[in-house]
Amino acid sequence: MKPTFTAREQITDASSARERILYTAHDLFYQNGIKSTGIDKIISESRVTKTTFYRHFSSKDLLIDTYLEYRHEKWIAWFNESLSKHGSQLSALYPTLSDWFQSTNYRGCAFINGMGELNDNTTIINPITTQHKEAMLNSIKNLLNADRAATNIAQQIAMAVDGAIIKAQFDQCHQPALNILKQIINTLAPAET
Amino acid sequence: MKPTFTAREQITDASSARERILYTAHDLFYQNGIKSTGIDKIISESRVTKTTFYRHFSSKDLLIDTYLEYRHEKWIAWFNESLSKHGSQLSALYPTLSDWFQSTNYRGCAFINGMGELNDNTTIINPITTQHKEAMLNSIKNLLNADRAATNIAQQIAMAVDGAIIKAQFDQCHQPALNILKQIINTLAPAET
DNA sequence: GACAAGGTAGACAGAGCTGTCTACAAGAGC
DNA sequence: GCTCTTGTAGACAGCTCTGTCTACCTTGTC
Repeated sequence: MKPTFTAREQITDASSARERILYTAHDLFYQNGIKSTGIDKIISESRVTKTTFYRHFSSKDLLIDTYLEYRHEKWIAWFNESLSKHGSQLSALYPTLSDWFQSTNYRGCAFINGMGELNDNTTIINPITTQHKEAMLNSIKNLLNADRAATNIAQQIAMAVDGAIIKAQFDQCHQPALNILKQIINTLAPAET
Repeated sequence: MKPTFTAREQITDASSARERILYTAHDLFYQNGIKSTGIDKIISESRVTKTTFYRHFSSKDLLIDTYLEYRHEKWIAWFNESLSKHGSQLSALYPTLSDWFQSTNYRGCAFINGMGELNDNTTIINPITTQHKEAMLNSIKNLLNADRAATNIAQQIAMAVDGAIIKAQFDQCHQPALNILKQIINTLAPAET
């Protein structure tokens, strides 16, 4: 299952203006950065007028927040679904992350990237990043046998996964990051793999 | 040793205009993001005129590149010095990272953040990030006993360190990231700690 | 049939951005 | 003594950005 992380693929003739705006913003924000993406570009690429845009999103900050919430839900849903499809064992992490790292225009974690460029209090970037990483940790925890150490091991694995997300991003190549991650997890949780 | 990651502390009356510009840009770029920091703010805060600024840096992109190179050299020099002061063993990582994570206005890795917001070919962000992470890996490798597995283990530890850098950033707290990192490293390299 | 919701079309304001320009001054090195 | 470097001071051009405004249209619902 190749993940479709380009939201614009979902746009059809029946899509509302609000959907076209949000999906277009998602792709542009993720791909080029939030600060680098102007409202005018989103407006023209989503084929709405300025009036329509501001009717749905009263400010760019509101659009950013909506984008982050949408991205969070979409990503976690895909992550859980993919882990489940691959057997809901720890080993399901590798094909899942491999698919993501190889997806078109992969550019790392939207929330890590967002935290890097936004350092003001105008958006929800910090709370939603915490929420996102907690959800990811929880998904990983569910792959482990529930014993007293599971939370601890899951935290370690989640931290290593974040390292791998970053490495796949600057390597622009999925294989080294995945290989090193496998070695880490094989050592941290040898019984589970 | 508290690291002084605010470059402006170095500015004295004897500092040249170029130094004042670079150190001011360093602090503002790291703290508020590169895109969010305008030339005018750097100019006014470094107490030079626009003419002087453009005499030294013919464009903002050139200043960004200079900032990234300066940051890379400064950070790696500090990292190696701190590891050495703490005994050049793997355990030297913890006090070193602890100092960094607790430093004033800690906001993660300047290169990870930069990659998140810059996705164009106008700067050296991608090559210098690779270079930076290779240098960090090399410093970590030097802490290990040189046997055939050292490179491999060092890669795993470096990936976990990147995860910890990110976690300390969004937790806005150094302790959980450090504790989990310790657990990972204790498992990956039990003989060395 | 009235009305609300959602849409088109585009001018405009006001701010911020990068980068250029002219004119002048002080000190160091050849 | 002349020239080069480094600096001050600030106006200005030209662009992009977010957000507002007026005027008009279509469609579904009560």
